[in-house]
Amino acid sequence: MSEDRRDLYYHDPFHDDQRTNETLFSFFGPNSTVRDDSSTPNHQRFDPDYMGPTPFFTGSTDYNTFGYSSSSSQQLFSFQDDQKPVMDTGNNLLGVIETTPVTPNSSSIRSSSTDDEHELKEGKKENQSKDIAENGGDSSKKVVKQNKKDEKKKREPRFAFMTKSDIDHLEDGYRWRKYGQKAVKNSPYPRSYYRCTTQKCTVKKRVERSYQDPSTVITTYEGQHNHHLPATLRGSVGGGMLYPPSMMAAQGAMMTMAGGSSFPHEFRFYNSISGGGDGSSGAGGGGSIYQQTSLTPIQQLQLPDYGLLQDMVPSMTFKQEP
DNA sequence: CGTTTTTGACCCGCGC
DNA sequence: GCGCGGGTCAAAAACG
Repeated sequence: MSEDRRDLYYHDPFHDDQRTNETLFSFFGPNSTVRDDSSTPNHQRFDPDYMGPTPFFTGSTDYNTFGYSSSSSQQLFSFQDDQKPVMDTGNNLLGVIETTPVTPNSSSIRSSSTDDEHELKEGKKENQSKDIAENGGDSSKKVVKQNKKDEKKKREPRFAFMTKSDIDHLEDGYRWRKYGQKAVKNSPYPRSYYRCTTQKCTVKKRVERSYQDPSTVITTYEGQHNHHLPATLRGSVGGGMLYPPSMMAAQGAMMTMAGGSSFPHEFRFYNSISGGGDGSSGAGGGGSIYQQTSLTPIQQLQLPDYGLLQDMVPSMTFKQEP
């Protein structure tokens, strides 16, 4: 409805309506850059060298924009500095990846490195509670605040991506439990909050539909899983599923931004096409059917580190900025 | 019956 | 200080 602030940081790269499953990433981190190899047929690739031609998000100041295109699909990538990218409050990298074969269209990868001066809002409660508990409550609100600030700075890494899909909840191999839902300002669509159901895992994710393009779902992950994919996931998690390389790319970037630490995640994204229309948070062992995206599948993988990722997705070349 | 979802209440930071 | 928006909690309901 209100168009007032529609393009603050949300110049959607999708609005040339490609009715496909696109995925737009957004995460923050150092200068993780993904690079293209140019000898790839179907895999998604990122090529910073491709930049110039497609100034997609030129509106925002902090974008390092670079375009990308491949024979059958394109993606958009972006690292953002301390501005809010999509709906995320963090500083993220943003990218779009089509998850179905589409006509070569104009697409680009934009990127901008980030810093996290601007903290995110979430987790405050938990942090605060902890702080209070640790500090004995009222005794030192200032201290608490200070700690909070500190903690804020340590905000969990996040990344978001957008997917053109009718399905809200993308299956990623992990089990999530919904713990909240809120209406989003300026958007008729609510935002859902999920938490990884694995014990001791603090990863969260938010899912919402773009108000600009209802066909686009925005998913934001926060934190890093400290465990492997639940083996109980229907759909044979360990069975060698295939992943959209684009997701791998996101992971790669995440790893990079996470300070080079290894990322034990295995990222698998599927479109859940359960009868209900959502497959719903994958919990409970429901009987959803998953359909992997149409991205060129790659072998099952773990993403322990940067290098391996490259191995896994040879079609992508990752370049790490100094 | 255990787990997940729903949903109103609550908390917190921020801008005015 | 107040209101708003965003994020989380937690009890109840729903689900398998």
